[in-house]
Amino acid sequence: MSTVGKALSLLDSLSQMNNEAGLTDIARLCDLDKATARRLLVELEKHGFVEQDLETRKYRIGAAPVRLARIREARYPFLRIAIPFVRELAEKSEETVHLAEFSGGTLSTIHVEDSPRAHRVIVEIGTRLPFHATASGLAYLAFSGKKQIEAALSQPLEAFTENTVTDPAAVRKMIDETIVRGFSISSQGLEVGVVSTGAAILSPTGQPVGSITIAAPLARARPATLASFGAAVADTAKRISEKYYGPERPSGTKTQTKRTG
Amino acid sequence: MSTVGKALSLLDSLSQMNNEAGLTDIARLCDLDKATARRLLVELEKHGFVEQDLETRKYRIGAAPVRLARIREARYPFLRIAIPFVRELAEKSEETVHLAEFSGGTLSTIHVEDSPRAHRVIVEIGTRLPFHATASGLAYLAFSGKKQIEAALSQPLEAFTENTVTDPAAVRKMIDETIVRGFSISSQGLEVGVVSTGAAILSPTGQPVGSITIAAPLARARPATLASFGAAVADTAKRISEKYYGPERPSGTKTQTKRTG
DNA sequence: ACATCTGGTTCATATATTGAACCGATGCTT
DNA sequence: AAGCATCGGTTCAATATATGAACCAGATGT
Repeated sequence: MSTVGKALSLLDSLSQMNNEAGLTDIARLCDLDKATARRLLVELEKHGFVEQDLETRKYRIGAAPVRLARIREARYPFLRIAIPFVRELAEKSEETVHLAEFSGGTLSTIHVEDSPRAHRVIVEIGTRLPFHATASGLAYLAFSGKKQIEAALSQPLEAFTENTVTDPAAVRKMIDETIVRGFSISSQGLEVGVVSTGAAILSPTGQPVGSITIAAPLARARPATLASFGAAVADTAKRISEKYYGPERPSGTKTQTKRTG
Repeated sequence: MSTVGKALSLLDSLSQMNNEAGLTDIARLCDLDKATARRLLVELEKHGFVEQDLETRKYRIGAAPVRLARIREARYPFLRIAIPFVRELAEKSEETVHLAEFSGGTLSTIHVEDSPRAHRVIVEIGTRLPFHATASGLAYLAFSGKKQIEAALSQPLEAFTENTVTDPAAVRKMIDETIVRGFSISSQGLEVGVVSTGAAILSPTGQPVGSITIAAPLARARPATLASFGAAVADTAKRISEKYYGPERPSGTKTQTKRTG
């Protein structure tokens, strides 16, 4: 793997480590030598992508991504457009709703609106959403090309709970059902006691760019409720797409982007 | 320079190129071979840091930084805390106010609130703010260590306008005045017809982490106005710092970060 | 039809990356 | 308090990786 690949993977790992970690931990998690990890960290630090706390000597994500993100959002305001819809859906459903975006081969949460209820599902920003084990992932795959599905299902499917579907054929069936229904369902695929319904947000070319998902405690997930949630996420996903790619941003209407997953 | 350094510099350059550029332009601007630039871009793309438009073949900043930025903001909500103050100052002053953050050796704009007036200063998000030529930069330097000032003034100081102060001794004097006044003034240092007053946002250790600046058209920049703007930015900067590092986030109170400038 | 741009690729050469062993400091255990 | 196990960080010979001039093929403009 190229050095910059390692550096970017390191950054990615760091972002999933309680956002603060020591050199040894980082090296172990990224499967790098301590010396290598350090050189990469120093380099990333020079450019503001990581920061080191001088007291604890731990490393964390730096401020540089904030700048880049602001620049991107200024031109491709995915969050600005989508967040109001996520909020609306959270209010309407009274459950936690989260928004995910595909980038760098994985789907990750980029925004969460919490359920107003006391008993609710907590989703962390930055969480990776495995394709086979989450409603977000299934919805995403359902609208991806065959190649992408193939790629996602050809690697070993981790079991996160006892309910995680790890048989590729069974996952494929869930994807087919998602296509028919227009939304996906994942029951306790990633977390016990959580049922999610998700829908893909599509670009005008039909490529999925992300997903929106309602995550509810199992206790409240009655079939009729799930069906109404499903219809709501599917509708919301469509409205986000229309607003994001709509006439307000004609320049972006036809852009499509390479796949990297 | 290390390969990852080159990749990150490339990313940085790309962020300042109307956010969309072709391979040849990128290679030229980053002073890299076309082949090298391409390999770096491909690698960055794999991880979602850049995207290539399949129609135009141009490259732009990808979605990965958005994810990282969200993670950082969830823990270090600099923008969330600071933006309301920036907005308030923009309303009060009726001028364009921008917020900058130091990272990766440079100070860059991360948020802008426009003046409500028709004749106003436009500041782009992501703009680099040279230390010697901007109120933001001078304010930042004024509260930096001697080493940092030394480093900033030892390299050639570019003249952006006929008014840019490029004599290190003169800049040093401006810095001293800033310390006495509590805020900085830069008259047409970066852009003709623009006068700015800025103040540094300090961490509890006294280290500057960013700056807040009012940018006004020269026509409205009367001495008395500048003085009141100066007092206002200095006050606002202090309030941002207090809120950001205050009792609400005790864990961050004592953190300090290495300098990389 | 020609010239000159693109974006993208190749492969021998040169250069940057690697990692086991090492250091000094800190903290835990006996 | 002595010993042990960490930690973050460094060194340097061995090695894998990055580099770039020359090269396509296609698009655009003259």
